Amino acid sequence: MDYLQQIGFAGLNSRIKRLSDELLYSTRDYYKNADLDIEPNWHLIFLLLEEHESLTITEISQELRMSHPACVKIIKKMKKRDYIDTTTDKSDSRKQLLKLSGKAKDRLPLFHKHWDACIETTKDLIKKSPHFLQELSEFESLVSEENYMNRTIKNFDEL
Amino acid sequence: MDYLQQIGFAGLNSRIKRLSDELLYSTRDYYKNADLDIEPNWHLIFLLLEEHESLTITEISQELRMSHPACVKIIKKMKKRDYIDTTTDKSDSRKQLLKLSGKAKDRLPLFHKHWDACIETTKDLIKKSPHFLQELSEFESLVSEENYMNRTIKNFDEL
DNA sequence: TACATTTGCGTAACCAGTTACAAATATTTA
DNA sequence: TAAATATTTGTAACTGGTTACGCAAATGTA
Repeated sequence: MDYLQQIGFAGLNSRIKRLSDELLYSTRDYYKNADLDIEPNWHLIFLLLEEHESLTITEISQELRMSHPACVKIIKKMKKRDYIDTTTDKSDSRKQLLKLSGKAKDRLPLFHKHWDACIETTKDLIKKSPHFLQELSEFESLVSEENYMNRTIKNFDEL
Repeated sequence: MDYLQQIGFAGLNSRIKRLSDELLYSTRDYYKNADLDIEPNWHLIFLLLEEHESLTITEISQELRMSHPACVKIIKKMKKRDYIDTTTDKSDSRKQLLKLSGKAKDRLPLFHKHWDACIETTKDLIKKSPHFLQELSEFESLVSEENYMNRTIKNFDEL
């Protein structure tokens, strides 16, 4: 029996962390196994750039609700592997316009086949959990309304 | 509208990661705000040592389903702050027996009050999600039966 | 008993996120 | 127009996880 499950509510955050890590590392192993030369999370940026033609770091970090330094790191790697080309915005020289490279466009059809397999896996995993997506959304929405810290401060004061 | 939610199954893993990070950082902020001198995850080890009197690194890492180097890091910090005392096992000198220090025992009642507030928060967050715990367990169980990578390899071959 | 294998734990190097700070450019305002 | 403020991007230092490796001690086996 799993200790984190045993302790009920006290273990929930750590279970979510553990699951998230497991999925991340396993996805990385999958890409390595399939010899894909990409990393987890890159697919989000590929998807955004397939939709948008060009985006800046700031726009991507807003879309993904992620800090901009995190995006900078990911983009830096993707550029190093020649999946992204950058040009400076003519009307605002601070902005770097990010676009898919030729190499990226060449490989995206293959990548999509693998991402489709990932989607199948995800579907399998929640096949018997018809409320999971809905209830996860509820969780996300509550946490973004008022963060965990502030909620807990209030709860502590009321105890 | 949140892009990760828009893209459906393709965004699920990243949503779990994002939520897990949000909870982790917010919990750390909570401890800092409450001036508690502890970090997230330590509570799992405190709970285990309240139940067990003494444990080794290996036992803890097995209980928490976490790599032993991760435990070593956490324990090292807890020792540095004098929450844990160690002695070498008399019958097996490789083993370090970990026990709660006097300081830990003194402060645990206060810590528990704060952890109770955390539990209240968690309860609030899933109050409207009656299937969440059950379906999370199902998810964990499926992933531990066969990992995400192997599932995806199979799915790719079948496509 | 001697050698091979396993176990416990520590370290190193890596990955992926965060906050805090800095520098350059744009924009707003006095 | 000049100065203050805001935005964009980048870097540094931190957290918290992983795998890979090494060493010492314990255990199994020939």
